[in-house]
Amino acid sequence: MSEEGKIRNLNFIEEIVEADLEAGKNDGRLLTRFPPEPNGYLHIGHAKSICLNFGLAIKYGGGTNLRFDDTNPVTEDTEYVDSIKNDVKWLGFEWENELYASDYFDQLFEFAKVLIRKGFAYVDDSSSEEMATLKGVPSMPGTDSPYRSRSIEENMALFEGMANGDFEEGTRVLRAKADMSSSNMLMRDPIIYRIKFAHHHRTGDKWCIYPMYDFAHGQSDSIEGITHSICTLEFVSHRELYDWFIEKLEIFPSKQYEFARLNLSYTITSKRKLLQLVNEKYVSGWDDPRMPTISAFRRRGYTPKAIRDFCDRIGVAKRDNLIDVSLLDFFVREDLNKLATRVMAVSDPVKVVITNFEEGLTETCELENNPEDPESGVREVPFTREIYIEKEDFMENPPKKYFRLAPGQMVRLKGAYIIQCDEVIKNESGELIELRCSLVKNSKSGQDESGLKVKGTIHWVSIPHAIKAEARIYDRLFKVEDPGSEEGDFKDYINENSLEIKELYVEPYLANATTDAKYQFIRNGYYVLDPDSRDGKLIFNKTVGLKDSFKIETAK
RNA sequence: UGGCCUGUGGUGUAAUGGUAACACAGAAGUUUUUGGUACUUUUAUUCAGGGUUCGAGUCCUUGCGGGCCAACCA
Repeated sequence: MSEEGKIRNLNFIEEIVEADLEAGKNDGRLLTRFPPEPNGYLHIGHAKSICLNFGLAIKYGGGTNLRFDDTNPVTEDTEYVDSIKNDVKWLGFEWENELYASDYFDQLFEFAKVLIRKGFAYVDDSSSEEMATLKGVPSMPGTDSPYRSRSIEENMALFEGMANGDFEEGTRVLRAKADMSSSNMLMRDPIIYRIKFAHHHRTGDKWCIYPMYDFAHGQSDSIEGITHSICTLEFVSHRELYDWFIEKLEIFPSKQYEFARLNLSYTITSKRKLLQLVNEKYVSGWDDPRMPTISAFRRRGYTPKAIRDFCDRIGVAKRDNLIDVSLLDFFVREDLNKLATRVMAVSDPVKVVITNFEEGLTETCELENNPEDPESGVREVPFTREIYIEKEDFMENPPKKYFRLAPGQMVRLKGAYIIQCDEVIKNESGELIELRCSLVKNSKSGQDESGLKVKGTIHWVSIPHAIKAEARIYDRLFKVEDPGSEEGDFKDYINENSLEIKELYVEPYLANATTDAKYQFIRNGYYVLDPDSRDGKLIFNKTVGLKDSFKIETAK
């Protein structure tokens, strides 16, 4: 947008940032962070957060750290770290620093001891059940743990013991001594360290105690000097604790702000549930093109720009939302329309014989690679006596506004001739097996002197030149709009017809298809070569269909 | 029903006391060698009541609806 006329269209976080910058807070510094836990692949919901955090830094001249929130070794893995880095880069963002909460384990351990020394933390020997009971319910104050009044010396000794591996898992925890009567359950002496004899993907077996989220996240933010720590709405009630630790520790005051997470219709964005789909083989993996993960979108042919534009458009606010997937489709089509090479592929073929075209002859037609891109040039497509067209491009008894082929009716073969259907050949059981057509002699594209105007243009491939390929066509993974909030198991709502495999006849140009090229199969949709393709076997993923405003008056 | 967050077309987001707008989706049309693209037109909106004000989507108040919080997950 060139006109700075009305600048006021900011989301609420941008307003906060601008106000802070204007007030000279943090010496005019802006530092955000994207803090994934490496326990799964990034999905479209993360994309929103990535675009927000990195986008803010780009817009206001700050930076963004990529920080892995790896405080729970039992669920985390380097496989996820690698995929996350790859996905963030692919989306087009560069981080300031690659960091890990586990980098701060020593510092966090010291912070915990500071709290103990100040009388703000204690070791509790209660079981988790006992602690839950004492915490009580939000409507009534909780009860102090019997261990709450241990001496600083005893707490220190016990905590060191925990770190030394003197105690069994689950026998003791370190808790903050906050406010057992708070209406915010998180303030009722939250656990800050627990014992876990687990191997950590980065620190190995150095530790057998690990900090909880609330005692790692805010402190990491503070250590890094994060100015705006942006997270989703579920963390609103954590903010009080976030501020409490920073205050008690007297460290750099990062501030937390919360926005509403993205919900997409007909999809699920819960790492736990996505992991289930992977583990229980409902999909082929995290990058199965039906998944809402970044890696799946990439494999399916979505572009980073489409995803970024989508995230820009959906905005940032605080109310719960359920975004229509068709909005994502729109941005995918919008970008692909500019990029995709137009090619011809027939998926449900019917043979057409051009009776007045010489047998054995191959003629060359020139077709535009992309009418939206003048630079894209043309390519040669072979034309012969026998071609395939799409079965649905012929109707024996067409309704009024059917512009395709029908007995006695003419169509343009894209980039080639106008043909007329002379004869319909069927087998004994009455099935259509062949159409015999004649071409209009001087009607070839580019040198058309026929003077004829036909309403319809259809795609085709020369049978002797056609390459057989596989098309993988995807439908939404779930049958209901909001599978996450439906009764019962979300897996009951899985669409069992979300993958359809079709045979395809494609023009010879596609023999050299590559996985990063985008194609439009004319009049059908956008496709991309799948990495499963092998020499001699082309596999195409359907990214998204073309908009189709044609509807047969099925009433007939 | 303890606390916190939140209610604007079908969906999402804007309007920062002064004409409720933008995008998608829907409908209709023009152009077109993709029934694509582009372009044009069009349908449809402030949760409810009360109050403040010349004027309220916006401020106050009372309801009502939705969401979150009682993991040794993040």
